[in-house]
Formats: sequence, structure tokens, C-alpha cells
Amino acid sequence: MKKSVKLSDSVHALVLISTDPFHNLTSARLAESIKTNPSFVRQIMSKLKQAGIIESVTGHPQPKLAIDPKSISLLDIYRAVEGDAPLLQLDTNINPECGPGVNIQLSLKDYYNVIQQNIEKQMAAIDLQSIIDNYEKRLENPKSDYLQLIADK
Amino acid sequence: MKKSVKLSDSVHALVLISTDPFHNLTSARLAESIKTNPSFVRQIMSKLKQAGIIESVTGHPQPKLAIDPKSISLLDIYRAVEGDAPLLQLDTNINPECGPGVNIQLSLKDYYNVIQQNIEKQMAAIDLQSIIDNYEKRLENPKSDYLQLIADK
DNA sequence: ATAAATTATAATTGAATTTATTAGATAAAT
DNA sequence: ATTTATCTAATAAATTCAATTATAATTTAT
Repeated sequence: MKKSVKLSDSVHALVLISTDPFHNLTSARLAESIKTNPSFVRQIMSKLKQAGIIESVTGHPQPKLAIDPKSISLLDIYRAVEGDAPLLQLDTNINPECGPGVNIQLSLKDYYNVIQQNIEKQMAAIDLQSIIDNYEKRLENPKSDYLQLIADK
Repeated sequence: MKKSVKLSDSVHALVLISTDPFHNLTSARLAESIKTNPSFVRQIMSKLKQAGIIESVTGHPQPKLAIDPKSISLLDIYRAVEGDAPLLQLDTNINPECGPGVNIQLSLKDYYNVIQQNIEKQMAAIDLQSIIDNYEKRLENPKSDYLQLIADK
């Protein structure tokens, strides 16, 4: 399946916005780094703005974080751009007449919920500042390269 | 993308195979409960068979678990039908020429890896027997119904 | 003021992946 | 032998993400 990379792209944009290694951070400039198009960048940024994570002004290419990167968690970003969709999907399109079947999915739901809660707890514990710190440490490390990124698909 | 429910459907099939509330468990019968088609059921079952989770014989509609449900984890089932795709996707299709961008994804990768490892640890700790036990408890509970399943999408 | 560049947003199209369907081959059961 | 069912592959349909296109509104520069 084609998996969404909106969370990854959002973090990408947020780190660039936060550290601003370029000047005049237009959506075109962000799109160039993410290798996507300016409009898609704006779609993501629009959601981050709605969530109160960034601030931006129409026609003014200087997006800023709206709050301290220490108080922006990975979960906040995920919720902003992906909503509350869980990572594991139940099959709700089963035969409602089949009692056993319905109860299997309901049983499974209990387990998915626990897993989802754990994932969210972890994502809530990771803040943008920490991702930035790790990024800056990597920037100093010459071993960090593209090959490493695409190593396992 | 269309979100995969192969894991949920696999558990669905495995619980029915294990508890066998119907007799002569044909792929058509399983498909009726999952509300899909017999061929798709067979596609899933083929992978479960390859993974050594079930046994079945061509033309013989009596699939069985190949091993004790206590030793079949949710992770085993996931790996069998979904492979080793992580739940959170990095964006590897970014601009390789952009050093900052590459290092952002590499930084994020560190966090995704930790999350993924935790998810897998949890999935490895959930076995099919436990899902079956919970299912049977629900079967006795008249409150368990289809509305409850589709409650939050 | 006017023009150029940019953000904001919506609508449409394209592409990738999942699920559905169809079909042909093999094996078991009667 | 005939029927039924699994197994597998190949193709079609459906779904969702991302790309593209288009329009409007706003800032900046001239």
C-alpha cells in the first residue's frame, strides 16, 4: 500500500523552519528539499497552522514555530496532519450477521487499543527539540548520508 | 492508499479455524464471515501456511493450526501477511542533494526505530490464545455487537 | 498604485497499493 | 469419473496519497 509520509514530511518542514538554514523559506524552497511540490507543502503547513504549531502569513515567506519546539511532540504533529487514525486497522466491513466474526474483531480491538495507546504515549514523549538536537549532531557527523537513509528501503 | 486489513482478516480466519464454530471450514465460509471473497481468503491463508502457522490440504476444506495458539503471536501473523514493513514511514524520496533534509530524515529514523521496536515487542507479547480467550468471553457477553465495532469508524 | 511573488485553499488528476474477480491447475471425496 | 475445493496467477476495480492545476488574497518591491 502507499503509506502516508505526511508525518515525516511535516517534521522535515518543521526542522527547516525551526533551524532555518536557508533564508526566505518559501514553500517552493521547502518543496525542493522534500522533493515534492509547493502546494503539498502548503497543505501540510495549513494543518500545522490550524493545530497552532506554526504561524505564517499569506504572501509572506517566513513561517515560524508558534510555540517552543520542546512543547511540540511527535504526537501533536501526527494528530495535526493525520488526524486520529490508528496505525492498526480493524476490519469493520465484515458480515454483521456473523456473531462469531463480529466478536473476533471486537476482541482484536481491545488489543489494538492497547498497542495504539502505547504508541501514542511514546510519540507524546518525543519532542521536536530532541529531533532537532539529534539532527544537528548528525550534521556534524560526516558518516550521515543519503545511502544510509535508503539502506533498508 | 487503501489501508490494509490483512492482519485483522488473518486473525479473523485464525480464530474461526481454531475454534471452528462451523463445520467444513471452506474458504467460501470464511469469506462469508469476513465479507470478502474466497480467493482473497486463500491468498491470506497461503501466506499463513508458508509461515508455518496453519496447515491445509488442496481440495480439502479442513484447515488447522500448525502449532499451539499460545505460540502464535500477533507479530508472527503480521510478519506472515504484511512482511516487515514498519508502521511509520520515513520519506526516503527526498532531495539527496539537500544535506539538511537528508539528516532530518536520518534523525527521525532513530525515533521511528525505537517506536517500531516497541510496537513489535508488544505484538510479540500478544498470542492468538489470548485473543481467543478474550473473544470467547465476549461471546458470552450480550453487549458485544456490531454497533460497538463500527462505533468509532 | 501597480506588478510580481507568495501564501491559502479547493478541485481535479495521477499513481501506487489493496482488495475483488476470474480462470486454470491440482487434489481429495464420493 | 465427477464434484468440490484448494492453490496460484493474472487481471480488474476500488481506495487513498500525492501531484497538479487553478483561483483568490496578501505582502513586498518598484
